[in-house]
Amino acid sequence: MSVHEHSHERDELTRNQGLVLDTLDDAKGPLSAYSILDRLRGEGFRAPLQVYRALDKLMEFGLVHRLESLNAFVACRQDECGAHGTIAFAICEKCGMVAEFTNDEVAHLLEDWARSEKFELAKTTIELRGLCEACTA
Amino acid sequence: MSVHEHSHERDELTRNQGLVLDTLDDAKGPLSAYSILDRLRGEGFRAPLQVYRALDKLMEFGLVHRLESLNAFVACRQDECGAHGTIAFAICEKCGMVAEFTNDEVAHLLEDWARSEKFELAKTTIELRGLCEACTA
DNA sequence: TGCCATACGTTATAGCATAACACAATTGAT
DNA sequence: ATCAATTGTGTTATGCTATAACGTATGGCA
Ligand SMILES: [Zn+2]
Ligand SMILES: [Zn+2]
Ligand SMILES: [Zn+2]
Ligand SMILES: [Zn+2]
Repeated sequence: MSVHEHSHERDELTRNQGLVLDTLDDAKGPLSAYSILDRLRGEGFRAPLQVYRALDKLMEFGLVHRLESLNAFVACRQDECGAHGTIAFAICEKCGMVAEFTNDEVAHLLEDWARSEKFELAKTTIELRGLCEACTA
Repeated sequence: MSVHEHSHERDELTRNQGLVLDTLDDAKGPLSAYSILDRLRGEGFRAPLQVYRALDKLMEFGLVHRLESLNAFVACRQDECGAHGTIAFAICEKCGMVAEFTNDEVAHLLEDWARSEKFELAKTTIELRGLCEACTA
């Protein structure tokens, strides 16, 4: 169990949601929906939809994030994640490590751009690809 | 033909690359690889790889960008796109419009973060989802 | 001419995501 | 307690996205 000071506590989740979240919590890096499925076959999972439906809810609750550039998912590793509208990820292309961080200044600059263009901003995706410190050495 | 003050001129491209770029230039919004394929069947395209290989080169030349959150591709609509390492996109979820823009301040803030974490940054993805001005009215 | 690098064509396969239907469990009135 | 509405579930089938692995063709250049 990792830090989840989110609105939804662990025991408000359904069985499937809990299993999927546990799987992501236990994983060192991001997992695809299908690899989550494979890890949960022992628990009775049979079909991708069981995973996708749980993931949809977990993302809605802010407990899980989707990495667009990877078609994969990670458990949220941050407190107060929801307090900042915009989250960013750094993804190591060698070892798969993912760092989640926020930068309010970046968020504000993008919000300013949106305001100036009258673009009604719903969601912001920021993903940095590269090599983590361990992998550059 | 749109503005392409890039290193690779239109006539340095191979036939397949040219056809794919023309298709993206003509499109109003982003296109998936498969919809590009469908539009080029009349030109003799038969297989996804013909499209993906052309797209890979066009992205390498900076003439085309991939929208990660859409699994789709757009022709670059900016001069001097390559001069700024980091490009951002705003994508209207209703009409599909895509605006490409740069913001050096945002780019620098993210580079600063990477430097402070000793993360060797290779590529930055910034995608804003929401509603364009026309679609909010 | 022979070599190398790049592009191309084709078939097959792998990986990601959702539609549609039926059924069960939960909630929250009346 | 009963009913209706909502939410979660299981299952099958399907569609969309991307690449592997093979062979061939072409063009520049020693
Ligand atoms: Zn988070
Ligand atoms: Zn690494
Ligand atoms: Zn561009
Ligand atoms: Zn719009």
